[in-house]
Amino acid sequence: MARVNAVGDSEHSRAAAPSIRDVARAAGVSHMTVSRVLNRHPNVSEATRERVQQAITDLHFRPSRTARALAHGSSRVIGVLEATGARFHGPASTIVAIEDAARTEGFSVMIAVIDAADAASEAAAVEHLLDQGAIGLILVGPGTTASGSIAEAASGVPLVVMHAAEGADRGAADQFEGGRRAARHLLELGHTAMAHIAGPAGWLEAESRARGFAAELAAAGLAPVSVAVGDWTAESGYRAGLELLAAGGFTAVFCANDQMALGLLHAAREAGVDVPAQLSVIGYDDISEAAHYAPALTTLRQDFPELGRRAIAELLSQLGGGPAPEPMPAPELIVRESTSARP
Amino acid sequence: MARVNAVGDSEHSRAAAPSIRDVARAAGVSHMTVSRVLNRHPNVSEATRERVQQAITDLHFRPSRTARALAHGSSRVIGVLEATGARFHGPASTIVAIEDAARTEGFSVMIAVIDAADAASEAAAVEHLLDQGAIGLILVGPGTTASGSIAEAASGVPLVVMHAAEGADRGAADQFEGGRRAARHLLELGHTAMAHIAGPAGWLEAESRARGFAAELAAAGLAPVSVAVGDWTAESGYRAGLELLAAGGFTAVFCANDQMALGLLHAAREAGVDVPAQLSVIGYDDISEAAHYAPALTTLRQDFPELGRRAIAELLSQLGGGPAPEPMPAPELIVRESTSARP
DNA sequence: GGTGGCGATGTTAGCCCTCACATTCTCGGA
DNA sequence: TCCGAGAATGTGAGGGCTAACATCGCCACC
Repeated sequence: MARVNAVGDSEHSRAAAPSIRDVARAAGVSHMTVSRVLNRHPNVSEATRERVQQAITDLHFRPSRTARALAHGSSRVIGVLEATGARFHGPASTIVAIEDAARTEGFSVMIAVIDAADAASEAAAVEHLLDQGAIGLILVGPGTTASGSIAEAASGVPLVVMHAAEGADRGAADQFEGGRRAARHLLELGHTAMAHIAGPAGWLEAESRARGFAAELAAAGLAPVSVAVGDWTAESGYRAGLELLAAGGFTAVFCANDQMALGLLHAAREAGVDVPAQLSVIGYDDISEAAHYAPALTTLRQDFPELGRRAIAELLSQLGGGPAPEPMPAPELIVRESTSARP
Repeated sequence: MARVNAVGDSEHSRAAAPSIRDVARAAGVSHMTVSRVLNRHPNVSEATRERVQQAITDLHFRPSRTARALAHGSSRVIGVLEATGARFHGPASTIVAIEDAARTEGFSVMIAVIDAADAASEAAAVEHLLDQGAIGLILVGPGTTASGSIAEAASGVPLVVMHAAEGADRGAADQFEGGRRAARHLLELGHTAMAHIAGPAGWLEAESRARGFAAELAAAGLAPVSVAVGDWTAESGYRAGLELLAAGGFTAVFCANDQMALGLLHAAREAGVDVPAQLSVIGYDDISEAAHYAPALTTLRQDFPELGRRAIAELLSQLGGGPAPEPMPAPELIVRESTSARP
């Protein structure tokens, strides 16, 4: 960390920023004409426009978004609620994509971190964002609780909940289908006894994945042998794995994300269980590290950046500014080394 | 992704938000008295204060930050420049900590993503943030280039560059010392021939780590056998590892982050090189997965949340609002299974 | 030559706050 | 009893911008 600019480090000794009126004076027109040039109003003569542009350049004029927002009544700020879990790769890249797409559309992104376990923290974050004049919110994180405190706190403002859909709702990733595909893959490999390490309660995607998995098994007349609950971290996967392995009785495990799968791999190694010879493991997300785990992880790929883009599209559509996004394609199965035919 | 609130979903049919004057009218005072209550001005009688508070509650009044910013001339918005690399765990958790600390201090955080390789993108992001009225910027990402386009674009505004310090500058993580410690550990294990997988050019921390590593070796009369350059991803570590291993001539490798170390582990496995028996590997960051790699990774721990907190402290101090933060403790060596005595 | 119409430009009034400067009220001391 | 200090409250003027309406030319047309 280093200080780079001192305050008032500027070229000129920080004169008050020029306003639209300064520009007007310099260009010899009224401030309104300047405003028109700024907003590309058609009825401005070419000569005038150029003169104003020149003055703008000369004075290093930069219109104040604040004033504009005040006059205009709307801020073009989008609030992103970032669950602490968002520090994981997937959500983090989603946010990157959201910002990118938002800026392209002329919006700004303000973030607020929420502790997904704490309704008060959620409400406070929403309040904070709304205080800033956010015109819409995107929640990256647990979706179940969103129907509760967040949606309530955000009443009156469009709210898009990501990672939380089911049945291909408006361009969302279909987590349910992802769970089914995991099961199908394992089924096709001949497994009949499978365990599941689920994501934490409260996360809609955790629940959808688990239900999709169970549904596909049910269709084959089966059910998960046992289900452990983790908190998305490798550590929790490791612990859940140790427990599961101690009990035994299955030949394959579906983990609700790649990190937990990594933890399970670790637990298996420690328990002397060979993956995939004795145990098949399948993850979810296809984070970029998954291909380098030992063994390389079979998983379901989610396109996080695309998810981010669609979140913005969805929000803009709600705001009345564009078409609703297409449904997302279902997560894609990436087969690597961690799954094999039933021993 | 799901739409949760429709526009105008609110309880009351979205009447224009009440203003300070509406509150004033309801409380039977002047708008200025309301303002004073809002700003905790001492000279307001208890009775009046309560009356106003009541009106505020009744009307669901929420002061407009926009108007306040305009009148006040300053926005309390902090801009965070997020390099695309920030989608990795470390930087992502730093940002989470930044937001948390900022909000506690009454600031808001606006983000803009930069493509670290592209000066134009950097300048655009800075412009964007400045347009929003950001009063200070924090750069999470490559620091070398910051002295260039970013610092230039941000002239006149305090800029804190994170992850970029050396010699314990103002509460920064000392990356140079981290590199030295990695070398020292390997040296103590008896290694004399070591390679390095560095982070990409342009990232100050990549350079600092590499130089710290080389400096410590130099003090022992040694030099790195070979240096490969990655881009922080596991994939790049894997490729660099393959190359390095093909050439050979070393018994230990220092990787500039944990992901690249994971890639190297993968490459070693493929090449039939046993870690740590034949090759010691040390990473950097201690991301939460590192303990679960195969083998568990020896690494240098960085306290990312603390880094985020100090970034805010540093910025506020530059803004004139607080004491400069203490220097960060040096990264801590975490010894796990991936390093052992020289074969 | 008068006039309607339209393009180019200007004027005024806010948006919702805060600041600087009144004004009013209250109370203690000479 | 009256004055002044200081607390409590109010008034007016912006801050930088946009929206709505007003004005001014100018040209075409009869």
